[in-house]
Amino acid sequence: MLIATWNINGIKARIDSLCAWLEAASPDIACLQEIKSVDETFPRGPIEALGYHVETHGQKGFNGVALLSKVAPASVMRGLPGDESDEQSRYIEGLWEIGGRRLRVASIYLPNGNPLGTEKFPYKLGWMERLIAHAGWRLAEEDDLVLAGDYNVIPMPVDVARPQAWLGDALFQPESRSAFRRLVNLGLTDALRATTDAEKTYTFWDYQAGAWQKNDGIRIDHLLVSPEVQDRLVSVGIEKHVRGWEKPSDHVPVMIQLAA
DNA sequence: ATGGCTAAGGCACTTAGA
Repeated sequence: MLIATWNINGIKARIDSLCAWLEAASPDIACLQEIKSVDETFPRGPIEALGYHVETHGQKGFNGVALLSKVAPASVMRGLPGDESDEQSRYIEGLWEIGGRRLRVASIYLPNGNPLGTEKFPYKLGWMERLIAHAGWRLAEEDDLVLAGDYNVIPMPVDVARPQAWLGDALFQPESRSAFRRLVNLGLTDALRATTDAEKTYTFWDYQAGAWQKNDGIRIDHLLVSPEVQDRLVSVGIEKHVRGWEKPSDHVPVMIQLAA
């Protein structure tokens, strides 16, 4: 079983690339972020034509998440619990019943939090607290659990090409990294770091200043898995070649393979 | 101090991203 996450930075600008990648990589479940589309105008047709079920949680202009899957989910939850006043579309979670197992997969678009000194940074940290609380409840259920998405957190200095350039950025603040660590420490595993300690392993390269050409990247797209899933973890791949395609997203897909 | 590019909304530019 293959489960992937990809911040596609606009579904309408990326629909052809998405379909090409789906055909090539053939994930069983794909989590998308930054679809930048409302549900009504999400281009589901070409995706469904490839045999995928589509669940979206969009909003106008920015944000927005989606779940694509070869098997339809038994149920879907939209929005992260804990704040009824939060209107940003950043969380969608599906439950699949496959081969007698219950598998829950979330597509997460964690707030960026920049610039520091505005309300955006406390919004990010508050959102992370809500995610930690929700993940705790989900872990207690002891189903297979995958929390995948654009976390907008650089976990460690090894996860950034030029750490000094990010010291004043919300993605690399001690508070952001601490909250991410507390989430992992609930009992989750960062799938990539469970399989490699390789350096210069990134998932995002800025459009500007030749960041891609210089491999001046950061690792902010993560798949956090429960113990039940970690036991079946076979491999993790960063689909780096996709960044070299025409009109790329600034993020690339990350995909895990699970046994059986 | 300084975001060099890109997407979306909507038709000139602004907002947002990271």
